[in-house]
Amino acid sequence: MVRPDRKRPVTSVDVAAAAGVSQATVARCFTTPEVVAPDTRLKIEAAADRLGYVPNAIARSLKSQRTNIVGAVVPALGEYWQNVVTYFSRRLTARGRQLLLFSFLDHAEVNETLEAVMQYRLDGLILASANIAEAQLARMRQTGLSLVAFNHPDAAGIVPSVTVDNEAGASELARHLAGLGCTRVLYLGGVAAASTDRARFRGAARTLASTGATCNYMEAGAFTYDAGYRAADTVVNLDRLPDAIMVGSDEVAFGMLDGLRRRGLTAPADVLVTGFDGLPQASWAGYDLTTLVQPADQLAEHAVELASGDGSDSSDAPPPSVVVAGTLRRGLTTRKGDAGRARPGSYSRRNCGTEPSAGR
Amino acid sequence: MVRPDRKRPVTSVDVAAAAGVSQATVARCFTTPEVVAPDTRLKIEAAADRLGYVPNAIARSLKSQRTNIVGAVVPALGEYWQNVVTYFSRRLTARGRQLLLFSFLDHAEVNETLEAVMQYRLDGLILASANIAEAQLARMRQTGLSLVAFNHPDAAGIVPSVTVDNEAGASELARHLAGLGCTRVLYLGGVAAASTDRARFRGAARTLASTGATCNYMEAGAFTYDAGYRAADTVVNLDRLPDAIMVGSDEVAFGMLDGLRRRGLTAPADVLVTGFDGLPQASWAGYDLTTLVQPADQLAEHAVELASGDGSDSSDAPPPSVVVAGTLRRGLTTRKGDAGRARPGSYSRRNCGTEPSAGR
DNA sequence: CGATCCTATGTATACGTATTCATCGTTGCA
DNA sequence: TGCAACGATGAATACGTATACATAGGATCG
Repeated sequence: MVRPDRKRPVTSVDVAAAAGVSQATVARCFTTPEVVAPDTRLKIEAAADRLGYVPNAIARSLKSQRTNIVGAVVPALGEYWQNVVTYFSRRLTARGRQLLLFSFLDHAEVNETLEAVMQYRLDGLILASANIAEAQLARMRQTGLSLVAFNHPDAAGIVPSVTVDNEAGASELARHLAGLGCTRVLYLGGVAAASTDRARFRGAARTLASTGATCNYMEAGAFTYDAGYRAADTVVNLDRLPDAIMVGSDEVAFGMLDGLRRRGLTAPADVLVTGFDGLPQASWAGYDLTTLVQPADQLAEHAVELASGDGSDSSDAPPPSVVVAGTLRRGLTTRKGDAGRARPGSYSRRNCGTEPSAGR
Repeated sequence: MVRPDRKRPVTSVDVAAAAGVSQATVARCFTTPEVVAPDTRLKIEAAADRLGYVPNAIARSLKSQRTNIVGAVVPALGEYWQNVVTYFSRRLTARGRQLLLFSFLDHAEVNETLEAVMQYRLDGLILASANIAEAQLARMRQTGLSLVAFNHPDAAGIVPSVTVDNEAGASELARHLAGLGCTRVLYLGGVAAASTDRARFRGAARTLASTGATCNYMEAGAFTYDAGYRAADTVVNLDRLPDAIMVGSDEVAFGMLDGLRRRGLTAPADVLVTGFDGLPQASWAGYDLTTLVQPADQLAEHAVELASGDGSDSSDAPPPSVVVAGTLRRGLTTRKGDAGRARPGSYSRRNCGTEPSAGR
């Protein structure tokens, strides 16, 4: 390798000098190769290779006003979000974009850090479950940034939005339960204030009501395993156990299943249990949960497409609002037939001879 | 708000004009506020506020040759890595840095995408479990980039490295098992070629040998739940069951536990089981796994510190190699006392009256 | 009271690239 | 052969900021 002085990084000017052409031609060679003559192109590529030239994306961004970077603001905790982030990353690199990630614990951090993020002139920004002040939203859009709200139905209409069809999904789960003869259902939400939670409950309650079943609401307090685990105690102490518990998220459902088990109850023998999200762990044999699988790859793809700002930015059109349908996963936790197989008094799992579906 | 023409973003020049000062003073006001007179500062801040000025980090980076961005290259799959990413993110924003994330499925993608990432002139780059060609490593360091290998012991000595003490951790688990009277132990690794896997087996084998116990090696084939689940079949078909199974990672261990359970075996009654990593799910009541908890926050903090390149870059010193000790988590899966409580033939989980430790 | 130092600010330039405009040689066609 | 059109390249400039240097006051001290 040639020693590029080790201090001064090699620039397009250096390459130009080495190849005996002008800097402009070198630049063209890396952005629009088709307009430069084949032999000059070879000379330039050879020189660039020899010097170890790497184009400077910072300078390019400054000139072209496009960074090719898309940001994502995502809750730090929760299996669901950790899962989604990797989809974002993969989709973006497939499009030649980079992902600038910011995960937050507390909503208060968001507005603060958003200021710092804005300095980087991102092409797009995906806001996942983040409550941003509307004033700030407006300011951000003025900069030409492509905002996308991800699984945050509240924002639909204000900002382009991508979300799973929560209401229809919950409705499908409810229909599934109704078909199994459930008439008394308990809906265990995570946080009642969350718009996704409300939409899911709405879908469940509406559908169950149409079948004559009841659907009470209960709040776990958080979208976490522990919240579900604790909620199980409350459920067990009810006057009468419901036929089924619809849990608002898989992670909470896992806690519920384990909490019930600790009290000697098991699904589906004593009560049916469903989740929502379709986490990889739902397919694990230890839970084998009936749930609504979010098509995470499709959701991410749509979000990334909107955030990449490739589309015509005719700012008069109403913000597009993509809603994708999920798919039902039938797991052991609602398999009525198996309830008989388990011997009463022995809530053993060894009897469930089901293979886990390949955990992705 | 003033209408900034909606097309031309407002720059420091605009603010300077509005405040009646020069552009240089505006710049100083945002980088070294202490050198500008208090009253001029107020004037500038007022003008900036009024115009909605946001400093342009791209231009700043071009001039100052520092982007304040740190990259991370991380495997896309696996609960462990998804967990680690959020720690990176949080630590970096705490230091005023941004995280550019790239998650890969296949090692082949890495070298390809790394070229694109290099164009962004990152301040540092954290390589997690990524096999990079040494030639490329050398080229990258020449650019002044602060490289850090994360949990990739192979790289220690070549590149600054941060890793948990795999050997000592496995040794501690082994001591724990030996103390419980185990003499025939099976070590179930993920991928034998992985350096972390080898280090863990080494620690386990060494310590067990010193107590007179045997320690055979077996390979699951991948660091996944399914691999562990399938390996359980092989284990069950052994001539004689080992006293304990040391699994090389928590995720594989979860699969093993569920796989054993399907065959009517349970931990700790029939065989003891340990994991490695300390995932949040290890604390879930459904598994309650004995494992070695990696101090993810400390590891991330060290990696971030090295990657931020704050330290003196006297390139002659040997690359620092940080090794952090993990801590043992004693779970139900090695609680010998409970083995008696479970009625033989009924591998029920309802009897484990343990509270899950708060899942963080 | 003049020389000196310090503080606050203005002027000018560089960071590395993309792109517009001009230039020059070549080809095609009449 | 002459002129237009074209293809390839060079020269020049702008993107928005940080900073070295210069400068103008004011304070300090002898």
